[in-house]
Amino acid sequence: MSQSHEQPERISDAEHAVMEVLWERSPLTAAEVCEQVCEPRGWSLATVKTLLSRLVAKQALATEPDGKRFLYSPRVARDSYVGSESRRLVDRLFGGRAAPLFAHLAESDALTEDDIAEIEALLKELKS
Amino acid sequence: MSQSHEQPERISDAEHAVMEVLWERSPLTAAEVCEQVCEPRGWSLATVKTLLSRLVAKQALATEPDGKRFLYSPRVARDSYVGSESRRLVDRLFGGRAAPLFAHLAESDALTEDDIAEIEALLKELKS
DNA sequence: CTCCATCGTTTACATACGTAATCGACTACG
DNA sequence: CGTAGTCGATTACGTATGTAAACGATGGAG
Repeated sequence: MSQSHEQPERISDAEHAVMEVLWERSPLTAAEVCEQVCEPRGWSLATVKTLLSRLVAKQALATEPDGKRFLYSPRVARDSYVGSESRRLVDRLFGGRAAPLFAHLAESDALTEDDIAEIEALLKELKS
Repeated sequence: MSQSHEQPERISDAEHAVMEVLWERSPLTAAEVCEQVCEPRGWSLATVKTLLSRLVAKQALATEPDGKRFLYSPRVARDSYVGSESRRLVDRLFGGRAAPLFAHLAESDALTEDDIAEIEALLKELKS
């Protein structure tokens, strides 16, 4: 066979917060990431460092040395992460069908006017 | 003040599989639940027992004595679980907006012809 | 009445996750 | 040159989760 596919390891909730920062802007140092998340989540720099390490271990982040420290950047695209998470949910909860999800969101008023308009536009796209 | 809201405790992946069985049909005994999930997930009865206990602790299941054993039934509706999980995902990944989720599903071919038709119908409903 | 099958409960143990302190290396300042 | 600050790495520790064996009560078969 060959290089074993390494299907992307699962990213946890806390780790996800760190990824978001780096998807927004990268590469960044640990300290810079902390500047973005420590305040809102009430984390210490140490926590961010741990999460960064774990994400590197999970192959979700790449490091590039910059003098004495590292610069971190995403190695998986946000799109692909978001895609797989969405699919995971749709599979688990709706048997892989997207329509029931939509029905749910609609019923629970999770759809704004704008959402509806946008979705309509998307549908029109799809049919063309 | 009062009864503290007890916002529903988080149900794990394995636990969710058990819930699905009971949402499908209930009340059931532990053995009956096992009949439904042990084979496909490769679990032993012991595992199911543990999961059932944890779900009872989490207030997700109710028990009713039946002779020497218990009958288990869901105490939270599937709809409400599905709703909160969906919202969780939309919040985490799409800033609470549902439209981008659709864009994603659409792009990744996660939408079948049928899905599209159904969603169109739902949209029509919403606008009336 | 005795014993076995079966319950639910308790205990177990490895891995993951959240959160962080500590440590050894190195660099920049004095 | 020594020292204080900073870096990534290592270690820590509590809770959650996946998975299950062991235990004690008990009810039904003989």
